Amino acid sequence: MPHCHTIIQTLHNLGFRMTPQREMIIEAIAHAEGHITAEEIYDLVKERTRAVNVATVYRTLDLLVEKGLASRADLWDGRVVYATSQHGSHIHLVCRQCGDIFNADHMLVESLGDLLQTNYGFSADLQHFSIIGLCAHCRAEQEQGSINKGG
Amino acid sequence: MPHCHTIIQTLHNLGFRMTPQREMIIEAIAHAEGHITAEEIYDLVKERTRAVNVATVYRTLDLLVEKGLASRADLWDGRVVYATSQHGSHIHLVCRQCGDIFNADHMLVESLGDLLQTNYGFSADLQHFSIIGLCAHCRAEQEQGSINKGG
DNA sequence: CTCCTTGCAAAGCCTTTGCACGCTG
DNA sequence: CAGCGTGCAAAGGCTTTGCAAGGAG
Repeated sequence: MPHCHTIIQTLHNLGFRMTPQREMIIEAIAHAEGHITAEEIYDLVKERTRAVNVATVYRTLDLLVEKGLASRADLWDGRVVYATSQHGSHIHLVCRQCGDIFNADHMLVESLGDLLQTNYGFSADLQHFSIIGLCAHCRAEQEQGSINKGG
Repeated sequence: MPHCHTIIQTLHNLGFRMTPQREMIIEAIAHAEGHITAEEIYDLVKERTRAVNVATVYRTLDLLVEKGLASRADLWDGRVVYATSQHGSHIHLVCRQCGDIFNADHMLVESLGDLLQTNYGFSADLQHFSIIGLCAHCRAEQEQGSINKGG
């Protein structure tokens, strides 16, 4: 995946030094399917080397977010996830049952943004935000369960 | 406001004991305009009596949420706010500049819910959730500032 | 009288910070 | 060589927990 190279290059061009730690952290987040926690990144990097520290992960993530190369989203339960900006604007649909995260696409983001702007004059940051609920799968399971109980 | 009595009554009917602490905590959250932090509740109750502890506030809030009498929402910045269920479904619009919280009304909640259900089969819990962005006021200020800078 | 609730303080979780050393450029 | 970036460990904020005493029913 060449995407991480773009990020590394960009940081470099901004005058930041490129260390093995930063490279590996960037690769970890860039390779993630879209959202990943700080701890997951730390674990991924630790698999490759011992020369990394949680503090460095947090510092690098802060840097990426600050430079707009990644974004962070606070899930409803206190979890915080990161994603590279390549993934574009999307909304996290977080299932309260299985904990899975689904992405709602750009169209929805835009229509919601327009609605808020028109009705409330509110300029929403919808890059990465999350809605809690029940995914189709868990919803079906739950109904299945109540049918079994009921009958 | 008789609303708090309903909550107190409901808890009582569920077999929970009614203590002065619980009453005052419930009154505090019920009298809030819609969203209030655990700390704010604690402060409000402390104004009325010394006989209260943060732990009790947290325990009571957990109880209320568990019984569906109140709901909690995690704001984008780690803040957690509570509201009684009387306030109905609404969306918190949180301004990242001034930190203020605005409520978007029911109509918006429903249309968003329908959209997610139709397109993703996702049953969203939209009772109390939050969107970060810039309120009209801060947006105007920001533009004002850039105009002054620019000219 | 029973045992649910409380207060207290300590622990817990995740994240941030200060400092000296090491490495990038 | 200059100074940014790192590891380490301790601190930090908010929330939860264990335990004994107290109060509701």
